[in-house]
Amino acid sequence: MLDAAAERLVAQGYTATTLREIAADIGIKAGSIYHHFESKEDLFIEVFSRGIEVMVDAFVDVDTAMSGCDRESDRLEAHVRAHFGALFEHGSFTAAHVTAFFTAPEELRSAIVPLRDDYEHRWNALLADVLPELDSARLPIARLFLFGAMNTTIEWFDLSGDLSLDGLANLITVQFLEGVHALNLQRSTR
Amino acid sequence: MLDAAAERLVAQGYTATTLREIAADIGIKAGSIYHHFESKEDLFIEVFSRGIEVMVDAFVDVDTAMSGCDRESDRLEAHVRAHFGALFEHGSFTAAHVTAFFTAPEELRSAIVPLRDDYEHRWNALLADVLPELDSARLPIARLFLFGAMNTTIEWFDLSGDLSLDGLANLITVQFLEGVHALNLQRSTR
DNA sequence: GCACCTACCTAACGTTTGTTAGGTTCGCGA
DNA sequence: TCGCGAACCTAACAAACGTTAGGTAGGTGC
Repeated sequence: MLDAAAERLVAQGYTATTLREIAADIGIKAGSIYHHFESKEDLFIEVFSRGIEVMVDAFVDVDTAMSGCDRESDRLEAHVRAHFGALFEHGSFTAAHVTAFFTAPEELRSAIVPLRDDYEHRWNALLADVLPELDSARLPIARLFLFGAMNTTIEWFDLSGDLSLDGLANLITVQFLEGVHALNLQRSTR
Repeated sequence: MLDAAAERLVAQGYTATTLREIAADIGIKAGSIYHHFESKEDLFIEVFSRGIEVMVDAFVDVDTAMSGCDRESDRLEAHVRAHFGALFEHGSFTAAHVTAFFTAPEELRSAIVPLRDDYEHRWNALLADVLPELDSARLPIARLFLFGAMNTTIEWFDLSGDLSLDGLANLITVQFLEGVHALNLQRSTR
């Protein structure tokens, strides 16, 4: 049922997704949803929360698996790959979050924001590790550029195409890393 | 009236934006909208189209203004700046397009896609000029990364903050350009 | 066998939505 | 002065929405 809700969210956004559709998808009636959730808002809070959970879990997994890695660029690439994994390989929760979060009413969003912040802080810490020379004021901006590039891949990336998720992760990591390096070079030689 | 519709689109998405709200914003009644447009879909087709028009106009302006420029990186940065201008400085049409396009019904989207394609082709041609060494298969991907990073700035960039649009455009251009250069280096020395 | 709980259903409620038909007001051109 | 069209209004329509009250089937524990 949460899966069905997430898939509808990806395809249609918050307001256009009706409880009757979700119910029909799993073979029950709309009223029955209220036995499991108090409201539409409640149901989608759960969906969005799981979307972040999937991302955070993937992040933590990489953190422990890569604890002994000394090449920082490999660490970053592994995290990017994990983020893509959450987006494309672990159900529709994360995809739903990324595409539909801003179509949800504000009351719902404010209940989710703390969880989002947690994930963003992890990334800030990671980038501060990988790019110690980067100005701390520029760090969130660099992260937002990276997130923008990564998250919009759901709108165009084709899992069954020539390029794999590994390849995609490598492309964007190298491009991002060297781009930021060049940025520092430009500033310090100015 | 189109302005009001665009602003509502940015704030609420397609389905959550009602004709009664738009009408109230400009001081008329909902039924009166049908004197100007045949349907809700028709109205928003116009809004989305103008969103692309603004972008294309800005692009063309830069193209003519920069025709005598031999530094390719300056040309790219000017185009990036123009894209940000369309997003933040020329009404809400482009912002509405970027944020709400995917929340619109498919019939509406398919009417707009040709216009989108036109804008994307211009960018592909530009990037092929600026980055002649870039693999033509990688070119659309690089463009999509760039678009992703640029377009998601509406979700976080603060016009009244420390960073100006000029500064933002410079940051992302340098980062993108050097990132792609590094990508080619990596591939050719492998 | 009885009580109870979970999971679902039916049937409706009040509200809001896009949309329409018919009427009013106002200004411009002949 | 007359006619006409543009711009707007009122009032309602059918459909769809989230939500609720009350009822039913089946399984579990005692």
